[in-house]
Amino acid sequence: MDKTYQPHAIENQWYQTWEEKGYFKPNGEGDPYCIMIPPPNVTGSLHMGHGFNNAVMDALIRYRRMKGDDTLWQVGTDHAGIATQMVVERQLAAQGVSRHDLGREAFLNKVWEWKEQSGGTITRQIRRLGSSVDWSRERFTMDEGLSRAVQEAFVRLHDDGLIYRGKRLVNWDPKLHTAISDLEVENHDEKGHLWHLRYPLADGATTADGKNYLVVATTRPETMLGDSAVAVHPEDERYRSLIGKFVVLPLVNRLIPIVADDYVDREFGTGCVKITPAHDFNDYEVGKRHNLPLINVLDKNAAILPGAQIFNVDGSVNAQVDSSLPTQFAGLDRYEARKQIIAAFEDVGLLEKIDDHALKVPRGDRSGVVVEPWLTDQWYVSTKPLAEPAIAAVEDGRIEFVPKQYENMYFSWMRDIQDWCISRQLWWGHRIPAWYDANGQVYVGRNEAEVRAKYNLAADLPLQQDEDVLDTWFSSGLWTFSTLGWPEQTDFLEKFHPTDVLVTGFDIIFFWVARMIMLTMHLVKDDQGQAQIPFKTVYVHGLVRDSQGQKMSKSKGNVLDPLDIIDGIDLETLVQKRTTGLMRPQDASKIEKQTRKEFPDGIAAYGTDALRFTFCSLASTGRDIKFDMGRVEGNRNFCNKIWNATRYVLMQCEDQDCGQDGSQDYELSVVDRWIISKLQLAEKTVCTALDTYRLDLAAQAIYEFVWDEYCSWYLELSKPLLWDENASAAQKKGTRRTLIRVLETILRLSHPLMPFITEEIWQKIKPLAGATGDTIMLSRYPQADESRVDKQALNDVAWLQAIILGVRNIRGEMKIADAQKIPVLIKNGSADDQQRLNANQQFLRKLAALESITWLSPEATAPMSATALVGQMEILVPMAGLIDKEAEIARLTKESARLEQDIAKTEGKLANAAFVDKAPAEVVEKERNRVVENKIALEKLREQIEKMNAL
RNA sequence: GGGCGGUUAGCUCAGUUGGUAGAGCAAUGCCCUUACAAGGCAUGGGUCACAAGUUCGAGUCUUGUACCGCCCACCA
Repeated sequence: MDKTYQPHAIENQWYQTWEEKGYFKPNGEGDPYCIMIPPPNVTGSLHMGHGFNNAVMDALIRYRRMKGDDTLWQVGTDHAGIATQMVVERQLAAQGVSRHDLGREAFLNKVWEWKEQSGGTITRQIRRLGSSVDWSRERFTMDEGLSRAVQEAFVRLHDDGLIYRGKRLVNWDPKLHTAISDLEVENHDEKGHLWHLRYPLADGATTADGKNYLVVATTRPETMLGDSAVAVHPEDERYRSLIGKFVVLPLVNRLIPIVADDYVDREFGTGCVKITPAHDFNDYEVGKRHNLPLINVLDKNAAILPGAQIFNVDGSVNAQVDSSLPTQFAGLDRYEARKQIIAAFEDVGLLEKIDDHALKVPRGDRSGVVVEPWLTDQWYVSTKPLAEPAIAAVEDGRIEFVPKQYENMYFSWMRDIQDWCISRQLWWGHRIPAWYDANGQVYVGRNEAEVRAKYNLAADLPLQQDEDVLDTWFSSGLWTFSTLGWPEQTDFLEKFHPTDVLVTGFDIIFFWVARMIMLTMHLVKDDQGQAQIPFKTVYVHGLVRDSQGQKMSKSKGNVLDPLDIIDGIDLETLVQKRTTGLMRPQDASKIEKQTRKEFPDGIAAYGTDALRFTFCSLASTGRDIKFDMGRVEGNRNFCNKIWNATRYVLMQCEDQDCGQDGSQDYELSVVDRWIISKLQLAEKTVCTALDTYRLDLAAQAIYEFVWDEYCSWYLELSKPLLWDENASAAQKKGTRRTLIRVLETILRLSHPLMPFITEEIWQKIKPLAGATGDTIMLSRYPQADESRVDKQALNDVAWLQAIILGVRNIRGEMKIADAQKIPVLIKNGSADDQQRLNANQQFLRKLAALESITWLSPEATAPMSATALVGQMEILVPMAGLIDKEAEIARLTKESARLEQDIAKTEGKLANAAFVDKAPAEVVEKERNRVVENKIALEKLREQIEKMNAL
């Protein structure tokens, strides 16, 4: 074996073997256990969040597989409508071509081409991460089967009255020219202005304070072209008399009414609000209440009336909306129009003032531009009826969130859910299965033929399919069952649905989790016709952030590719990777500087297992992860530790009798029984942690057991046993057997978190450990056996350790090199101590590097020594030539100060009558013993200090 | 404006039902000891954000405050 662990030498080979042999597939035996991968964007590449997500899922699935469950980890990718279309459009734009130049069909061919070309990146990455997904069942949201499921779901929901087409205000993205759902709008605080505009009163009316105009305050002055009213609060004394009167809309010179509506907040601004029903969600509602005009200019059949939409698809001012509109603004971009409209107000003396104002600006999450409320026909899912059972499923515990607090987030959103706009004016996606006749009558069905039959349409009636596609999340929402073959009643659907756990970040609870629950419960029924849930548990993990706690994003230039941590990357390549393809190329120099500072030597190659173990150990619930490269390095070292422990074990066991034949002629020493006991405890901790989704605790328990107990203590303790010429063959065999079998168990215990190194080593040692089977992947997961916990051995070794630590402390403080063997005297020991000493001398000699151990009778006089205490027993290291008097006094003084402090504290507690009265007897007893023991120890230390001083 | 989470060693984080605070990294000192210098041994370092309360006893439970972060919401 190499002297250090070389992950690259083994990872690819093992993954290939596993995959070829079909180990990832369900084997048809045991209880079904299923996890659905959150499908990544087929044309994207995996980031750290995916790496984390995959590490968690693979740990869970490998754990359950080894426990004997019939596991299915369903893999696949998402077509990611907007994101993918944007990428391809950007590529075309670089060649000066727009999608409209190509036309729909040619454009879609381009996207498919890109999908084919790019799709391998993701799947290659998933393989490199070691994820044990069933590749034979890989799906894509736009493949034939899933498209059929989408169609089926749409038609059924429509026929059930849960999908409808409606004309209403939607969030319009003027850059992407499509509607988006509420969730795709991000509201950010931005600095803006509040413009105070004067609207002259008509018919000579005046305000209470004698002005002949009203002042409206607005953050969006350019929308005034579409104003159809001014609203005041019904009980606002300042304006009460004006309700029902009119103002003249400046620049447009149209009369608009003053209406009363308690939507208006009297305290804010001037208490007068301009109402633009076609361009603001609130105003839309006000407009409906007051029958204010509101007409969509895109609707060719509609009359052009005041209040119509004043913007075009791209947010420029609509020239044709209304012949009364001043023509000088036509065609201007909305922000240019704003400037000119303000200037025009100023020209006519109607601009009262401009205040600075902080406001929430709604931006499209993909395009980043300010979205425009816009009136169009769109398809909607009626969510209220779907939400009800979906809420109940979480309330009654059929679906459980881990950690629990996310249920509140889910409830609060679901209880106030708005209808979901599912149509998108894109080309890449599932085309909506709806057809129109020349009169705009809509027919929904699985295909044109079905539509004609279903609605009794003449064969020659011209029908036109809806141009729009569905929101990507509509198909994602079917993921748990569409991938299993729905709408067919397949065996897989029968067996694996509902799935067991969904592992995901909190950022997509609304986008994905909530919608999956709603859609699944409506569309999928069990044998009794009851609604099926998509999954029993939702394990919600945090976001992976950079070392500064910043969200990772391409534009910040702080993204890390998990593969670069696995394979390593040099600085120049990393800089190049981070600075190419930026949305804002001007950020490049800043990103370069920052990257060079954070990774002056690039990133070392740490291997998959180190990365995965790090993800797991950072996976505590309910908080984000600040990714720390130091942890990866530490865990790479941990892999190396296991590797080298194996080298040692093999040196001891190879070509030796380790009981691999199952023979019983071996003896277990106290340390053998000790490590076996500790192993049971570790197994229990790890299993409990995995069962409760505490991968961090599982990782910690494994780390501590392997490094601190197995390596630091047991391997060292095994040396005096195996190297003892007087030890019997049975004893040596017992130790070799324990060495190799505990190691083999460690590998199985760690496999879900570190699949590669454990398989590699397991294959090397399995014959010696008497293990069988072709792969560790399918071997049995260790299970704690309480009957193998040997209390006596635990106590004996704790005693040993205390002595060794005492001597080492003297050694360390006195700077005695380990190479120098020292004599030790033992005084004041009990009969038990003496017996233990006799039985365990060899261990003490080796681990404390002792030259001799001498048992002193209580009467014997000892030479001047440095002292360590183990209970009543004194461990003495004679000072002659080794130890400096002052240093020893200092050491003893430090120790006694510590004891004094402890005694004072404990005595204070015991002096409190209330404590003695009310605390449980055993707690009081413990404190009493503590004082007694510490006092004896302190007394000894003081005597020792006195003796030193007398020298 | 509501709701949630966080605040523990220089850094990143654990801390189970209240019983004297732990790990990794970093630091310091000594060691190339025959598994491992990606290592060994030892050491230092924390009024658990602040305040009050409950309790014999609070990092842990209650209330409030501060700061940080997130989610939701119609204040033009």
